[in-house]
Amino acid sequence: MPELPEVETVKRGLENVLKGAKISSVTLKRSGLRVPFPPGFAKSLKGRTITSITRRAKYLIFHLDSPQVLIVHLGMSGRFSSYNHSVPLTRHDHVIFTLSDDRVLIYNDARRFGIMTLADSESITENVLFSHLGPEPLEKGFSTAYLKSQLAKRKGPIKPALMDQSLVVGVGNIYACEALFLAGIAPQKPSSEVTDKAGAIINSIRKVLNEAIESGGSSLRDFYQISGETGYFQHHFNVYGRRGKPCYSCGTAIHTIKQAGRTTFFCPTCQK
DNA sequence: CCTTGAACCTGCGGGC
DNA sequence: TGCCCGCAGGTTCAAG
Repeated sequence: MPELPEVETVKRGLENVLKGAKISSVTLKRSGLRVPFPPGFAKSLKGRTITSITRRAKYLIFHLDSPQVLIVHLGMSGRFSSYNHSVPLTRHDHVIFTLSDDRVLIYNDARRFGIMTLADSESITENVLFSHLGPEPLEKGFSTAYLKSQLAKRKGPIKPALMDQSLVVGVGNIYACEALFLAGIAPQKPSSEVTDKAGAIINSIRKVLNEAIESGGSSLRDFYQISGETGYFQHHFNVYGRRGKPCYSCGTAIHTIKQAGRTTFFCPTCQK
């Protein structure tokens, strides 16, 4: 499910529901997701109050009234749902947070590519999950000068480069395709040959991400939308998922190629 | 150093 | 209807 806009949407939904909430118990239905839960995981969270929720890259960070933070990555299929009281569990419900007012937060993840772990809040930037991450795309550190210099030293094509979380975080397969369409750049183009388009690439990335956040954020109402699903499915894409369909701009059929193991969607006429 | 491919795991849709 | 294959929004690790 999640690239930056979906994670941001989930973050906002969770913050509405969970800010100030006290965790009375955590139930684990298995020993881990992509990696095992750390020792004492449930016990460390029990009795803690959630003071705020932030996002770094595609990670959610739950700040607690303790020296540790809860770090969550949704992987491909992770989702949260909240309820006002306990509910019957369903397939792939792996972690159940019961709050002190009897509300329940459930983490469900069919593919279990997600991560849930604890880290010291003091040293979070040195955490192995975060230490290699590049700048946030919506912040000023993602500048034209920075992107230009990064692209200049790369030999591979531009599209996989945009998905590299050490270059810039939060951009996944969908928004890499969409941003390149908007910028009019062919995904196969070598990174080092599009350095003069760095400004346009940045603007395109920011535009597709911001529009997606707005589309998700505008539908934050009840617990279903905490998963970000509604926002995601409401959103319309120019190229992603549209193989063979006519380009909205020129009518040419959208093509696909495989790059670094992922399907790239693009318009061969509009993107040069 | 940089880049690609496979692996992790389950569900779903298309083709036969 | 049912089975098999390919594919899916991510990350990491091994290997070229």
